[in-house]
Amino acid sequence: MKIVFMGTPDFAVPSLKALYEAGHEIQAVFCQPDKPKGRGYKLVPPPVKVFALGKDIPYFQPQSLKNGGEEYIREIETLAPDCIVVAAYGKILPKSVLDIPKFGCVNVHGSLLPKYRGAGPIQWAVLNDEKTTGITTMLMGEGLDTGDMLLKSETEIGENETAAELFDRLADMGASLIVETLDKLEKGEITPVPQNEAEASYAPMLSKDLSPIDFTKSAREVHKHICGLSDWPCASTTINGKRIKVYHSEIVEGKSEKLPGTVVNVKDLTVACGEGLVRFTEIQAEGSKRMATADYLRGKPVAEGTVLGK
RNA sequence: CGCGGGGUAGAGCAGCUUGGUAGCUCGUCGGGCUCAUAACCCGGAGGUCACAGGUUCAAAUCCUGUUCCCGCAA
Repeated sequence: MKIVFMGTPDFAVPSLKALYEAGHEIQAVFCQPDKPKGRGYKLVPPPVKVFALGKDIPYFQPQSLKNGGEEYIREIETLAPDCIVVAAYGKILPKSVLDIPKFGCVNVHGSLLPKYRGAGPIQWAVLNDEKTTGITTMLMGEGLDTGDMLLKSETEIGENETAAELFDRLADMGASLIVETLDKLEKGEITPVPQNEAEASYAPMLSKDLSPIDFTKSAREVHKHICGLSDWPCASTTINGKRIKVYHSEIVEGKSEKLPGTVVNVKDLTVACGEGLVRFTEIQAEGSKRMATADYLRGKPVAEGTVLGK
């Protein structure tokens, strides 16, 4: 098939790569403009663009397809793709674009729709302690992730799995599923299924406001909070007033009557929660790199009775 | 040139202000204690102090440049 691919971050790359390697003709790639990121505001090209550059695929980076994007839309009309595949593109497509391809616009979404529509489906599935999640491919409509569903693929969320780890797995699952979806779509073997609006939920993009850990919650909630925010924006707390990020944790058997946030084991940073105990296993101090908690404690031991977050 | 922290033994850190003997916690190797141990005791190996220049009798330490890593902010 002739395909125009729209996507921006790491999540989209495996899908693009899989389509490319499956023999589809990638006519062009659309992604967000390069953005100043990191220290020094260096202009960073999105991962999808990097891939396109490596394969000599033409790429476009419109600010918008709605206002002032008319020339891009004409470009797509000229290419006349059989299908437009969208994976975490980050922009709304106007109806004039949706109507171009004969097989429509197919979106790869990181949840089992209609649950977790929106920009942060993977993280919220972890945050909410879901047992399973998955990938859904769907025909795009004008609403946000509301289109008719094509195929689904389900997977379990590991007890200690972080959003970042799940992200990588789902990106690969999405890659397989989009190839299968296009294959069956072309053969007419898929019947699109409308989403049940009553079961729909929305998963907004995460923000740093969510970072601070609330130790008055249960150990399980704290643990999932840490997993869901790793590795961005990352759960955080403070040790003796200094901020640390927590990348990995695990729930510890037992309980403590101590004030929530109290370190009950200074050898491995086991912390009392509102109910139960949580142990940090990988953290990062300000100005330092990410490391195993045991490594951190060798250089910066924590005193008995220290309360985190104070 | 957005603001800031950092690079010292295999790991994590202190030492730098006020230049002069390379230090701590852990790991590792050997020995001891023990029914036993991730516990405890004794001993050993292991470091061009990121790189390059400069100042000095003498630089991990002071000055300049380079490079890599990280936090904030976007």
